[in-house]
Amino acid sequence: MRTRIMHGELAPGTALTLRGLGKEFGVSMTPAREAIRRLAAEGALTLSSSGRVTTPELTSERIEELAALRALLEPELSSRALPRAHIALIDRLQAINATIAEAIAKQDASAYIRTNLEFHRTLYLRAQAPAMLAMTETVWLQLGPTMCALYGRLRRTEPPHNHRLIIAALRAGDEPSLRLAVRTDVTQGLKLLVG
Amino acid sequence: MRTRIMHGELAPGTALTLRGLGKEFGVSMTPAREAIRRLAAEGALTLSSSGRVTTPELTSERIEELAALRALLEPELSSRALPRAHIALIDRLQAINATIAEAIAKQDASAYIRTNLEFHRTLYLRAQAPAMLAMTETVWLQLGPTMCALYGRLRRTEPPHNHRLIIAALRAGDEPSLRLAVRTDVTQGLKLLVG
DNA sequence: TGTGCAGTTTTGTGATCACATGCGGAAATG
DNA sequence: CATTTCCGCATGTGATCACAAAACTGCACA
Repeated sequence: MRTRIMHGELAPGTALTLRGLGKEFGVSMTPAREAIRRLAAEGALTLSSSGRVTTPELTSERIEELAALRALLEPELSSRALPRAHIALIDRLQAINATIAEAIAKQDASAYIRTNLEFHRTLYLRAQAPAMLAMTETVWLQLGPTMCALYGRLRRTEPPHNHRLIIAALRAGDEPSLRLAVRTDVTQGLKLLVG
Repeated sequence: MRTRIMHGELAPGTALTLRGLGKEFGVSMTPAREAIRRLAAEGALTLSSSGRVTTPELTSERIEELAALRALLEPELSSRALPRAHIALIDRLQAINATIAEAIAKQDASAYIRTNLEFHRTLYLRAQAPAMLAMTETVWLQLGPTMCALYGRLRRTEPPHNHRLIIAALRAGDEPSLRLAVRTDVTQGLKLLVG
């Protein structure tokens, strides 16, 4: 439902109200509350004392920690996906990559983030590791609002170079390069944010 | 509230009912539902189609995946805790270790699991990495019921040898040994379960 | 003009209710 | 005796309400 909202189209620090969200989606307070609390349980929302709920404003240390988690999880996922990556998957990744280039050309931050995550998710789905993927998506969710805010600020122009490295490593079946490419893609993107 | 219940004193496959849980804890359906859904969001409970909720019965692959997650996250946490591990922490870990030995002697599976996790959590708290720790605890939560069931079956007699290795590595400030010890502690324990 | 206080409004929480759905048992039929 | 069907009940879902607490607004006073 509003996992969409969290995927990067909500500025950090935004205050959410149960009744407001309920009215926005045409439902009552109860389902809205439940959705909110689920997202809060995953760390995608911070509920302040007295239950007030906002999108989190992450500190630099928190961003670095989440980046470390991505750098830990995603190379592992890509490794597990590698033996199962056939040609159709690589083609699909390349198509997504083209869409990413479009989003960059249009300076559409939200579309960029969304498509970028789609690239990673498409690859990791092949890993057949649902728990690990779910955990990674939780990290993405937590980073969502700040990524939105920061990518909106800085004007990226470079095409997804790392993604091409990833595809090349997949083609070659080269696991170490793949892990390295994924790792640098993740850390480099987030280093821009915190720097 | 019933995070306690999940920490290893509920057999996998148990069916939970909202009204039952509400009556058990003296509250109405609404908070019970909310708690249930939060736990389900973390993967600690599976809600079947039509919302029926049970504790999950994990497949072997799922257990291996969760074990891989522990093997990925926990060495990292211990590494981060290492520079901050002063003598008081090590003493505390040793005290917890003694409690673990007691639990083993008494064949108290639930106490064993609880104290074992306390050992790890005490160490990882020093890592100052709340998101990573939260993620690790989510994994523990998902493993809770099956760990309960399987540890109840097999009669462990060996004292926590790996924990002593961990403490020794902490004392020596030896990071590679620490990572290895943590990793073997995690994987060995779970290899017993799935084997 | 800044600060403290009080009233009002907004917001979260928990309870209860009405409804839809799915599961279980019982009975009827082959 | 097995299988199928149907009815009833238990259960989850969403809505609404009453209450409490927190925040905001406006005003008065220093």
